[in-house]
Amino acid sequence: MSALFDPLLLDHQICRSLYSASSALTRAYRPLLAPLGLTYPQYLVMLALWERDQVTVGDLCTRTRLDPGSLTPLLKRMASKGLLLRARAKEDERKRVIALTRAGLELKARALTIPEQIACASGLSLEQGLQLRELTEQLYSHLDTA
Amino acid sequence: MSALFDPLLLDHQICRSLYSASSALTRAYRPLLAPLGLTYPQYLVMLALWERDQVTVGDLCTRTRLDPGSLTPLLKRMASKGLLLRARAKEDERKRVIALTRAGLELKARALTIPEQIACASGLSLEQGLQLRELTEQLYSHLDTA
DNA sequence: TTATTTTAATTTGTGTGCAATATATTTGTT
DNA sequence: AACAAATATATTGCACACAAATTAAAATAA
Repeated sequence: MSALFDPLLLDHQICRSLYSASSALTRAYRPLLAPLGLTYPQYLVMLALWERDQVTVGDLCTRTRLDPGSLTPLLKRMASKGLLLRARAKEDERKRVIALTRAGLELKARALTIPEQIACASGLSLEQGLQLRELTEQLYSHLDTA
Repeated sequence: MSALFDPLLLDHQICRSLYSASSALTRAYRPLLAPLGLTYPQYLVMLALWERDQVTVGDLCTRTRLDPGSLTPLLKRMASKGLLLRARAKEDERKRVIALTRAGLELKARALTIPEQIACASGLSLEQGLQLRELTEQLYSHLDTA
């Protein structure tokens, strides 16, 4: 079989490109998030909570696209750092209500410059960034609904 | 600040799109790889070895883009499954030479149809796939060299 | 009301990811 | 040759990813 069309050739795999790019981007966030005491998935949770808090674990799963099994211990760690509170919902004791503390809220100010720093470090033009977002959104939604 | 330009808005984050798309793609591989007894990173290693084996751990790191700290235990698991051997290099005792076993070699035949199945499940056109690969390659190489 | 099913979150176990540290071997220096 | 730097892996510790099993509460059915 010609190497040009070998379906198993590593250099042809979108998966490796996507996987390594995603890992590299997470790695790029690390030094920016470390001063805030956040990991990258924790940053996603904070982004969600800065938009809207007093929400359930399930809502955070949906909006961050993180796994419930990962989210529970992650939220516990963030609560122990004093960033948020995990209370039971009064109207439905199965649910938890996640609420930011003052410290969690105030952390937002220190995160404001991160997106621009990442955009710069990415080396992508604005147009390329939008294109990449559209393609990955399409891929995600197609795989997620199937 | 207008929500349209809020840099911290989740829906504007390329990182979340990339992260969730990459996770979803890995998840899509899982049911295809499970019958072969492989995880996704292990599959990347097998792709590399099917192309060229009798190589060092460092070579596998480079080609799969996986971390050396992840690769060592991963290779041990694959060796214990009988897919490969981890011998010391005679000319340089620091290095290990990773070689496929017959079973590892023969597994390739059962993996041949995976790329097409993934391509189909992705919902991306050929052109979109190429575009996505180019963008993620650019992102990876830019972040990796910096 | 009691029993069944569904839902929300948690727990468990295995496999990573990765920074930091350690170990052993080789190469380069004095 | 003895010693210092560099190299190739391996180890450690913590954080995640995720399928599967579990728990507890709420909704629904009998």
